[in-house]
Amino acid sequence: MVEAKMDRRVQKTRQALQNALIALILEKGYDSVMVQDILDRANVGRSTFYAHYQDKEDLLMGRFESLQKAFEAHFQIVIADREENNEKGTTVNLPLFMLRYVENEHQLFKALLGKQGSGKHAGHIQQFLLKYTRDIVKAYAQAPLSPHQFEIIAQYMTSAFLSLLVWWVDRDMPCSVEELNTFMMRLMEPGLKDVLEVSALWS
Amino acid sequence: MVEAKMDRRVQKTRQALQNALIALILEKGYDSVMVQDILDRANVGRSTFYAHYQDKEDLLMGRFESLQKAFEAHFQIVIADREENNEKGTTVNLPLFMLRYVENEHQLFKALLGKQGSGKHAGHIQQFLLKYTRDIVKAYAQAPLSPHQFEIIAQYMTSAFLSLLVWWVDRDMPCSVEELNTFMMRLMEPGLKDVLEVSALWS
DNA sequence: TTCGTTATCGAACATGATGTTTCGTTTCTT
DNA sequence: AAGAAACGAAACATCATGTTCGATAACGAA
Repeated sequence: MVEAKMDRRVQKTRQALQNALIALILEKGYDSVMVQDILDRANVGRSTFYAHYQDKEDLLMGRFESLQKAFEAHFQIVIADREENNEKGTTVNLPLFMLRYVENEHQLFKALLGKQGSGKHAGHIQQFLLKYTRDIVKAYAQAPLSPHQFEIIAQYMTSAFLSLLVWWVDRDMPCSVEELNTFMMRLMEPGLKDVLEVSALWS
Repeated sequence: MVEAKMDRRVQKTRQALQNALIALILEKGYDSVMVQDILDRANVGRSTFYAHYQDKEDLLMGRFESLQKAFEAHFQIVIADREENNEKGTTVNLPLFMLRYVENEHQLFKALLGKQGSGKHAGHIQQFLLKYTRDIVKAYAQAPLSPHQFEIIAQYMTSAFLSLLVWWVDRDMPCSVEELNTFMMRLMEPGLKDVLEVSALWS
């Protein structure tokens, strides 16, 4: 831990600021949230804010970056699992895992990705996911794919999944994780199996 | 025509402003384009700009709104065609039509939807498309669908299509319209046919 | 071509949000 | 209890936005 010793105050301040920002985003939308709003809501002074963060974006992203680690770790498990049990399918259902994960932090993800979000952050997250989706396609594909086809598949998987996830979170999860996952798989699996020439995807 | 009599100057000014904005978006990204940049590029005075448009967004959207008409007209044709030749498939391939359309105006769409775009506009366009996708699902579906399933399908179709379109435009169309359309259909058609219980979608 | 009309320019101005600085005060740590 | 670190509040500089206004130039109709 780099930040082992930390004044109780800074953690309290950071927490208050992050919570205030997320709440305000959900209320009035990212673009409408002024720094002053965050300060008032969190009862934090102006100079204190800028002592901790560069700007609004820095504040929001700091919250998100800690979550990236968890995703990365799980991605690695899936990839390794696939490479060992080649073509036999995997024991880990990645989309389902991600849906559950998002459900736990739905407020944050709604603020980041939902209608009230900034669009810039949504794009950032999509790029983040895309990077790992490419690895998955690479690990799974049995068919020879042209560079274009490869990229199209990765783009398609990422954004189709992400858009349904956003729809789901933005409406405060109107159906169960399993229901969403099952239907999503019904939509996407046949085409992917055909194109990748695999028999199982996330059994 | 409402705008029959128009001073030559206004049309020239508007054209210059729109072109300047699109060029600048592609160069430095929507958020980085200041009003002053547009003014300098288009050789237009500050007061003149605000005499024509409320702000940057107004300028960009004005350019887009004229295109909406064309889409709407074509959507109606597809829907009507489907309702007449029920289940026999249609003579009009809507995705292909849209891809061709975008190809013609690729600069505008790249500025609106691409990496350099604003995200806000991309969301706006997605909502616009979603509205019509719902009608298509409604017209095509043979299977009984729960409200959630219906919405999921519409969301999925819209964003999967749109994201591939954005990928394609943002990279200056690295493959032909037909190639993209064919591969996209290979990915999406099987799942959609299954869920909607139809035998043909856009044959 | 002329004349009234209308668009444009440019400069000045008001506004509002951002980010910085300073200093006195509070609250941690030891 | 004492030194160190964080905090709040207010003042300040900066920058982009959007408005106002009078002078100039281009337009359309007669």
